Amino acid sequence: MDKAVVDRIAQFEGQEVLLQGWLAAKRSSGKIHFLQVRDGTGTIQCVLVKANAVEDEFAAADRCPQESSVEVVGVVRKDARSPIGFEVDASRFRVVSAAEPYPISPKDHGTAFLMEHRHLWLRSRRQHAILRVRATIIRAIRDYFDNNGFLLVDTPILTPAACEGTTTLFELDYFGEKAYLTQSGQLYNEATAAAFGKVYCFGPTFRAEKSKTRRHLMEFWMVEPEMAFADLVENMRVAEEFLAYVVGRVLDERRTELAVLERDIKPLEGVQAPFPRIHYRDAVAQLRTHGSDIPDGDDFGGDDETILTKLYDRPIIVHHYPTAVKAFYMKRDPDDPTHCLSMDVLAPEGYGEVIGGGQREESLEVLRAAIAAHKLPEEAFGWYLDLRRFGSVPHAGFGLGVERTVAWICGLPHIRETIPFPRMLEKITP
RNA sequence: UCCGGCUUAGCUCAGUCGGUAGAGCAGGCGGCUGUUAACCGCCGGGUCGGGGGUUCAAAUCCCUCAGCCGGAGCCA
Repeated sequence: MDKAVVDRIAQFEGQEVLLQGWLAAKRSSGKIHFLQVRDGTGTIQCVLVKANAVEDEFAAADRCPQESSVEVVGVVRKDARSPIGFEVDASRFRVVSAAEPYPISPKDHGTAFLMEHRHLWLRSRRQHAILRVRATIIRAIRDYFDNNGFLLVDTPILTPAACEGTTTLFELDYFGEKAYLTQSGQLYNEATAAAFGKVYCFGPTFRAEKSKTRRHLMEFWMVEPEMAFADLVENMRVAEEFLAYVVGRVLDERRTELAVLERDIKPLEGVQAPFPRIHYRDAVAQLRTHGSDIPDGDDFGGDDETILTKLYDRPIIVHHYPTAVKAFYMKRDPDDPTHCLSMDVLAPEGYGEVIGGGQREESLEVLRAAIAAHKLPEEAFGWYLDLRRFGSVPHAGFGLGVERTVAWICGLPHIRETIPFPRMLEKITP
């Protein structure tokens, strides 16, 4: 007898199969049990009729608590009444392990309760949909770079110093020396780009910011491409092509999941390159005509991003941010050093910044001055400055936050559901 | 870190003017051969977040601490 899986149930039509999973829910009419069995790939209704069942097994099914692990033997049958088009006419039923009373019922629960039971919450339909979309986004990210001449060259997670010195780091003891969890692969990417031309790194990053918002995690995944012989314009071109590709892949492969999430896909279908490109100064001017009181030379607040993105039907690229609000390695605009060759991609519908990047400073002298101006210790950047001594070239890159991208594409109100076990401000359990 | 709000049964919540605790769901028992958050009947279930205060009397008013939720700043 074959083992069947729910997401490929059609190929088992008419066959007797073994189904292994968990009892997600059940209903009964006395002599007929309707058992909703979730096997990880999906949920299917197994119909156990008393007249056709082993007596003990029918009684066991009646008593079986929610989320018990079970095995069902039965014949796969097409059924128009089923949401997935198929049911199993069960003949055998076995409880592998009976569950204790399950805390997550089919009814309403509050956020705090669900977060405390995140390890169980992951079993629910909505979480399945989100994490499947996440998996597709990650696969699409890898496919885009792998298929466009980028080499995956991963950067370290344990680092000796701040990449940017602008945000708080998680500090740890490295055999008696201070080390930090990485906040970006950026600086190492510049080294690998000088070795391989076009590279990307992809992994978790850590920021010990005391940020408590719907858009922040302490631990999040970031993909960061870096390109030698590339300028700001090329960087923007790659960013928009890349992002449009990722959204397109989700639309191609995850319609069912987006429907579960009740995501309006119209705005996603509009995510086509090119994206509107707006100089920072023009963005500020637009904001002011729409009620923002943003001062000159300031970075955007969350409200500003929302106001700005709602003026467009697709993601927008804001470029040439003020030099003062960006990291030391950003190349200054040769025509206006108060602004730099940076760019952010802001997602529509109020989701805001999902990509940040820019062209890097390639001049040794300018970079050393920038390190000094940011009051960073030059000795910590010795190897990084070497990159400007041995064949420096114009180069550019960006970073995309995976969880923000998942939240946007899924249409979620909060980033906490976009990763299996979110690390939030002062919350690390489960 | 700052500003709001919340905390009552396993869960989601109600609880009037301060007078000693309620519903739905979940759980248990019984019924039902097509249920889709099934339905019907019965039952068990409470340190009202902790501590302190006011009062004859506090879930209710006051103080304080904690936890959580939302927002700001910072950022992807």
